[in-house]
Amino acid sequence: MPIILCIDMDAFFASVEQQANPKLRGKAIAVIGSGHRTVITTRSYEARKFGVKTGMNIYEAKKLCPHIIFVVGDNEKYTHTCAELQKIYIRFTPDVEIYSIDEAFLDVTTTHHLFDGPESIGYVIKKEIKKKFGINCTVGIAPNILMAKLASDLAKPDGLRWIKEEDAQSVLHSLPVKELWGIGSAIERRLGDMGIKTCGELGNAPASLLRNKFGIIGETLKLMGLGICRRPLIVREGDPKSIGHSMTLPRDISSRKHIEAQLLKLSEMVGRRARKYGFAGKKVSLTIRYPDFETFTKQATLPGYTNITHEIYRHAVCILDAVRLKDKVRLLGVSISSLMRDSNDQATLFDYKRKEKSILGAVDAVNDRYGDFTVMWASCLEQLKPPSVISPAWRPSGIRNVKIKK
DNA sequence: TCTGGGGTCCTAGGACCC
DNA sequence: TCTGGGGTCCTAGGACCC
Repeated sequence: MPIILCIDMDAFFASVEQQANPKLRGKAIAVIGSGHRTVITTRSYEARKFGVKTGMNIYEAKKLCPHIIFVVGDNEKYTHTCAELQKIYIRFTPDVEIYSIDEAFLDVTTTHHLFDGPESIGYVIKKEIKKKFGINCTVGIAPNILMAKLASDLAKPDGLRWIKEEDAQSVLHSLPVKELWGIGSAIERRLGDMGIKTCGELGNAPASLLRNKFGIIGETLKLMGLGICRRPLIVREGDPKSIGHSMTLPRDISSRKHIEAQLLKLSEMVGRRARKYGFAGKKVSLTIRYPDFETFTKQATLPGYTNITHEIYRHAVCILDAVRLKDKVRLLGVSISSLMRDSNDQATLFDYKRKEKSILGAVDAVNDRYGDFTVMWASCLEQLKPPSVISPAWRPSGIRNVKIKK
């Protein structure tokens, strides 16, 4: 029987900030992005007592908790800490999945006996993280990642819980289905319509009924209700499927010139990241959000692969041309997908010219050294710089380490 | 005084081809 | 008189995650 540990930092960004600035310790704080249209990314446990939630806008949070302190997130701090955490994990097993910036899975099936058992590993890791970074984490232990994650969710904060196989049924019996990793509000609602509210009921539901309602995931849902999960750890990160950036604008805009300038900026962010990690895409997508939050995405397939800023931009504008905007624009997004590796020996496959590539290389080098948008096209110069992006989806390294310097 | 940004996976319908 | 069937590619949108 496998033994999986789920290590989940408690209020990670907020804890890191409280550690970096002693004045914030013990206080209700929330980590946010920059700009007035930002939302709460993480809030300290002190702030949670007042009902402050992730995703809330700052005005709502302030209303619930008038003394809350907002801290603009600093992704460099978090990615650095995350990379350091990884060094601790691999001392106990080589099979580590860094699932997100604040969460990891460790498969200690074959190594736990070297360290006095899985619980002992959990306690050592907790102690070590507390000592080195001053932050708390919660450890879940179970035979698979679904249950390990559940164990850590149930033990939060600063806890450790081991759900053994024989205990799974009693834990799941009256647990709401929404608690399971992978069941969101839509599936919760649909299950509720069928009279299924708890994991116990889900596990007992006929597979045929679930298959009928949910198609291929029906069987998986039943297994989840039984605490069974066959997803293996993903130890080596695969190639990305898409690369994108989006931005809620400081103000809703309608002028074509402004929209295009933003699209150029986003295309540059996308192209630059793609070039940095050696990918090119065959599809370009444009996302638009109106002030009423209606959001849609349109995509176009290109004749060839590209990671050239101006080609991405040109296709984004092309898609825009086909849209009749019904209102001002609140958010714009550009992404590329259907990616392939852009290695030098494949260069002939790409429909761009060597000269253009070398110019972009020079621009990238300057921006890498002096910060994003040091060198930028004239039409962008009058525009605001993008807000500092803050997202728990970052990785400590690799393409998903989205670092946008201010 | 309003609601971020980074992703992945799945489904459904239409076009097109043989 | 009554409209194949399988496969691929493409687009849009929904659901979920941190």
